[in-house]
Order: sequence, then C-alpha cells, then structure tokens
Amino acid sequence: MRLVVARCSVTYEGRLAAHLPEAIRLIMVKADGCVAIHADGGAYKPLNWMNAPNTMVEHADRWEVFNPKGERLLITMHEVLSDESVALGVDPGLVKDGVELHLQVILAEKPWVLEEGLNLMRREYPTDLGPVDLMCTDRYGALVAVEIKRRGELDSVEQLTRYLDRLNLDPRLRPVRGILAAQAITPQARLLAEARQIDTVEVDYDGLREAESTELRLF
Amino acid sequence: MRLVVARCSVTYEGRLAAHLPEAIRLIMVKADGCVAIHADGGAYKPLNWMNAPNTMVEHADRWEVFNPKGERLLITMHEVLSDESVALGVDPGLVKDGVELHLQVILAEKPWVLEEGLNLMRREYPTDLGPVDLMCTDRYGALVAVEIKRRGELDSVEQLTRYLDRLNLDPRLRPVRGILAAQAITPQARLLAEARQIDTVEVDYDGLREAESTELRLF
DNA sequence: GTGTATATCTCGGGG
DNA sequence: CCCCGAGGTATACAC
Repeated sequence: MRLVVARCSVTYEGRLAAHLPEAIRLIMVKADGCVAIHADGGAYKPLNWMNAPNTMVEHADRWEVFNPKGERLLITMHEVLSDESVALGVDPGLVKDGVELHLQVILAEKPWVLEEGLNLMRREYPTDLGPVDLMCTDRYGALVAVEIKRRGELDSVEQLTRYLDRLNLDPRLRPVRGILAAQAITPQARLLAEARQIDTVEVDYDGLREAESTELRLF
Repeated sequence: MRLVVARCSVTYEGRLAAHLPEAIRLIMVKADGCVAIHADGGAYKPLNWMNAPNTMVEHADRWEVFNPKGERLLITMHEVLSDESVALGVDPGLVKDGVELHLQVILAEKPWVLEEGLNLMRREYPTDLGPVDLMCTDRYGALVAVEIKRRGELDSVEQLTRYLDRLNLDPRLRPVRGILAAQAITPQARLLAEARQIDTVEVDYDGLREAESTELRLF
C-alpha cells in the first residue's frame, strides 16, 4: 500500500463528473491498483476514487487513472508532502455473524412462529426472478412464500410481490400467498403489503436466538 | 489524520458481530474521530470501521472505540509498525454534476421536453408512500406523475406504479397517468412500463444542460 | 427526528 | 459476463 499526502486537485469523469478544488489530502493506492482520495473527515468514504482494475500513469505533475469502462480520474499534484509505501500482505478476511441469513436459518427451523400450522417445504425456492427465502405450506396445504428481512420496507414488499406474481402464473402452484417477516416493518410497507393482501409479521430475532440456544442446552 | 500500520486483530459488535484475525493492516483515524481499518485491496471500503461520533480509549495493547448506539470496535495491537499524524485542514468539498437532482431541476423548468403541453404543478409531490418527482398537468388538464432517473430500470417502473396506484385511489385526482424519464431506459423497463400504460422518455441530459447554459449566456 | 430515495453505492453469489 | 439481492450500507433531502 502506498500513502501519499499531497496538495492536489482532482477531476473525475465517468458515471458522473466531479471536481475537487486544491487542498491537502491523503491518496491511498492499494496493492490491487485501486486509488482513493481521502479528506480528514466524512466517515470512511473517500472524496474520489477509482476501483481496480485500472491503469495508472504517473507524470511529474499529475496522475492519470483510467479504467476499461472509459472512466477517468485525474489528480493534479501541486505539492507532494510525503510518499510512503508499506507491505501489508494478504488479509485473512472478515468473519461475520448475525446477518439476514441467520434469521432465515432460524425461521426455516420454526416457520410456525410466523403463523400457526406453517410448514417448511423448501428454503431458497427458485423462481426465474430470484429465490424465495422460504416456501411453505399452511394448515390447509396451500402454498405460502415467505420473504425475510432484517427491516421490512417498501422494497421488500415489491420484491415479494414480484415473486408472487411469478409463482401465480404457474397453474400447478396457484394460489400462492405471501408473508413478509422482519424484525421491524415500517408503517408504509405494512400499508402497501395490506393493499396487496400480503401478511406482515414482526419477528423477535433475539428471543428466537435465545430460545434456540436454550434448546441446545437442553439436549 | 493519523495513520497507523500495525499487526492487529479486530472485533466489532453492534448491528452484527464481526471478527478479523491477526494480520498487518492500516488503521486510519480522521479528524472527526472516525476509525477505518484497511487491508491492501478491496476497493475503498475498509474491512471494519466506526463512524463519528464515537469515543476512543487507547490502551497499551488495544484500542477500544464506542459509539452512542452501543456499538463497539476493539482493536488488539500485536505490533505497531508505524504511527504518523498529518494535518490536512478542512476540505473544500466535492463538486458534482450529472446526478439525478440536476436532471430533475432541469426537467422541472422545461417539462414540455417530455411531452408537448406538459406543465409543472409541483416538484416532490407527496403521497403516503413517498414523493413523486414531478406532478404535472397535460395539454388536456389531466394529471401526469413523472419519475426521473439517471438509468430507468425495473425498480423505477415499480416505484412509479406504486405512486400511480396510490394517487388513483383519490377520486379528486383520478385519473393520473405516468411518465418515466431517464437518460437511458433498459428494454425490460420499457416493456414493463408499456404493459402498465406508462410512457417512457429518454432524455438528452447533455443537450438540455447545453441549452440551459446557452440561455444563461443570452440573458 | 423519521422516513424515503439515491449512490461513481460496494460486495458477493448464481446462472 | 451480467443480474440480483444484501449491506454495520452511507448520505441527502423532505416532511
């Protein structure tokens, strides 16, 4: 990784046009070639950047970075204050726990917490618009598509609606109804779901996880 | 801005739990207090981070970063290889051109480029599912909801459909039709829009901007 | 503050 | 390769 502190101005031309007036900034060049220009604030997002793969041409007074899509980043160097390189090696990577997948696994084991009599048929049931999180049958044997989210918002209802439209085109499946399950559901999403006859269920993730570990302790 | 290169391991506990095994990384601390841990690859996004506002406590062998939401970032320092600070000053900030807002402003001034006789009634017209970009009247006085995008894709059609459904529930407004305006519209979006009687218009942003600056020069 | 939409979103998975 | 969905999304903007 190369770290350059410089008084510079920057122009980006690509998906939009953007310009940075002259100021002192940190320019980070990673081993994969990606370039990021950081100010001393504004969360972790750089002011300007160019991801790999790209080509960098270093002139005396400016850097030009191109990528295959025709985007272009031009850094004009007015004064280089420092320029250091350090070898970091390959990173072993990030281990995560507690994302949507976890909630899906728990609900796949106990779909009846969403509705009495609900039974799992299959997880990640494929449609040609993407997979339904849980495909279940209800107490009467009818099909129910369940979409699981951490937060249920308008987009979630749209997504489930698309799946339902698709599934209900198939006479062997029809009728399929939907349930949106999330730890929290916005009133607007609830409104839209209701208008489309989609049920909404708020799920207590922490409670379920607790119950799960209690069962593990019992056996 | 402070730049520390260190062999470290990291734990985050907050909206999820995440862990980074021991490796050499760059730790960036900005003037606003935000902390970002970078590997030598993977675009501009850090492996782990904690945005401002937060509190950092620096112990001999570890850094603890907390934020008011109860999230926690723990950096265990196994070996500090370098630790430098540099003053960057306040950044004048990024100037952008070509995002959706600009297109919206231009089209609000000249809605008739979308359709002859179109007249602006109101920008950001509210519905209970979100705001319509432009609410217009057509040459016959009927209402037209315009959704503006840089790129018109399936989601854009869904979004406009949602608004139209909502607006057409109101007998004082009905009937309201829709126009999707974008610099480019995918064939799939065009197809879906057509199936829903929604008009699509591709807009020449550069041409409009050019026309706008010409007018400015004339007056 | 809440809620919605945008983003040069980034990133990863599946066809 | 593109498409789609998730994200500790972050960020801006309107109400």
